[in-house]
Amino acid sequence: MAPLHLQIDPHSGLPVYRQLMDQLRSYIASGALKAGDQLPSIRELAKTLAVNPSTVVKAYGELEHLGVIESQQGRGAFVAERAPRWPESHRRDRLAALAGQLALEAAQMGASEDEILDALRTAIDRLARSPHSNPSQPE
Amino acid sequence: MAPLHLQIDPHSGLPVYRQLMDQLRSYIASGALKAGDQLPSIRELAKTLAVNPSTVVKAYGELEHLGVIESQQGRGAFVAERAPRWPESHRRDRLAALAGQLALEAAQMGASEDEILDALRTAIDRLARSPHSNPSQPE
Amino acid sequence: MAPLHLQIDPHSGLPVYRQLMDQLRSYIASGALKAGDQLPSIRELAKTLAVNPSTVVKAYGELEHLGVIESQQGRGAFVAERAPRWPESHRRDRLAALAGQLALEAAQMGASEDEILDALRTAIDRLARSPHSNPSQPE
Amino acid sequence: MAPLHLQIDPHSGLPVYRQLMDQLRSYIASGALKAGDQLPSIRELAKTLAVNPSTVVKAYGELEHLGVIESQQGRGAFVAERAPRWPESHRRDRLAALAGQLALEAAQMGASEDEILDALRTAIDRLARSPHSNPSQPE
DNA sequence: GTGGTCTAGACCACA
DNA sequence: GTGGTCTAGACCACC
Repeated sequence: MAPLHLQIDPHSGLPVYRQLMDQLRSYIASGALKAGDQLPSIRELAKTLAVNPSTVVKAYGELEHLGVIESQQGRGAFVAERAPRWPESHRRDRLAALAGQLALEAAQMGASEDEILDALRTAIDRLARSPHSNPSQPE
Repeated sequence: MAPLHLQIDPHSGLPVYRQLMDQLRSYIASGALKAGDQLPSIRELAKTLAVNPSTVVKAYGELEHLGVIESQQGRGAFVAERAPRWPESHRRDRLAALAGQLALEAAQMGASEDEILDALRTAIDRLARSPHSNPSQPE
Repeated sequence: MAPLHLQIDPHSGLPVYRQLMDQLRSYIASGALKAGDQLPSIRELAKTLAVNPSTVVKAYGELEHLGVIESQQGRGAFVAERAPRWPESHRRDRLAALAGQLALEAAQMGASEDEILDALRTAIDRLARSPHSNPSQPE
Repeated sequence: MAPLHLQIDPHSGLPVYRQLMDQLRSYIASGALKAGDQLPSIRELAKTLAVNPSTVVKAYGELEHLGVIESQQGRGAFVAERAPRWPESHRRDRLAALAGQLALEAAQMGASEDEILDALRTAIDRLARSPHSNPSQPE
């Protein structure tokens, strides 16, 4: 298992458990963590990140609800074998919602369409390569 | 002043004040609300939307903090004369953060790069035409 | 809002948050709690049940994940407007699993088919009438 | 001794020792395993199922506690001669509890009374015929 | 007032 | 060792 360079920023305003979720999902999305891989134990992760174990428990629990990971009593937590199959409609809605949010803020900032699209292409590229960045500040 | 077809959805999970902010910013970004235009009064808006007046106060306050609107004691709130000049660095960061969030979720949903870019183009187009929609559900 | 005669048994072996969930779902299933009804506040419920607020938070959170209730910042928790629509396949699977568990234990106890079916009919009747019982001890 | 087609599913959410217990009880309830029959040794079972031996120890221990099997030092484990006599009251309680759980979940899924009873009849039939299935997923 | 997050601990169940 | 639950507090965000 790779070292998983996770890091949380307590001042970001985003809940810590959310930052954890985002970074782990990012690792999985990029392929750095593959189906069946074991995740760091709750206690270990809590210690290295200097957060409370309950916070990690919450992050893992939410990821399990999303179908991204699976926890097994006494064994550990693992990346789920099959990525959850979102209904096509839900996927389009969610995509449209996030894209709308991006478009709105960008327009408010006076960004051009090209500038926005470039930012997105960059983000997609970065995700495929260096999954341990922390891209989430949608709040 | 345009009729401002605002509407809030208490079930969306997004804070009400945030929905209000997003829609007003959307109107301004699209040009439907222009510099100097007067916004509805807090009491009036609270009544028509059936929300708590303090919620409107918070939304207006945040927008003023962002430099998007200006409140004048006893006269009301107005769209700011000059769109706030975001520092270039902050603008790029914010854009990258939102784009990263979109890219991450899309990747986990199994969406292709083209699919994501299409969603964004659609969102930009829609924003330019019907600014009073409510595209924001990033949570 | 009805008084909601909830009660938890710390010695039942079932997690407290699970007992809470079951009883609330039971109230909702029986119609004693209807769509849109407000649930007791987390703090209030925690006090009357003499459990930690976090435990109630967990119960409410799980119910929200199930789509049974909806929580709104600063307003409270409410019974969801639309009961979640389970996919037909999932519903059959879940029903078969629970029925199998019941059949297995009953067979082991030497219960006759009629005896088992009677128990089930009784349970269905009881559920429709007095929703504040505590039927859950599947562990 | 019959081949005992046991199989455990680490993803089911049910404790492994519980799955083992359920399947063995199922074999006994159906008559495939009769009083006095010898069970597989702990080491052998652990190896074929690829589980931790202590897990099998726990399953056998619980079954012995229930009076379903009997372990004899150095000789192995055997199906108990006399099926344990459950007190009538305990039996009714347990049956009612399981039936209540089934009724509750079914009601919330919108299943009709007939649908629930059909599921139960099917489960009873299936149990009588192919006892080595794994019907238990009450979690 | 409401729910949401987090900490610092404890004990239990499972492999 | 692992994850799961619970307590007794705290502070924040929202209405």
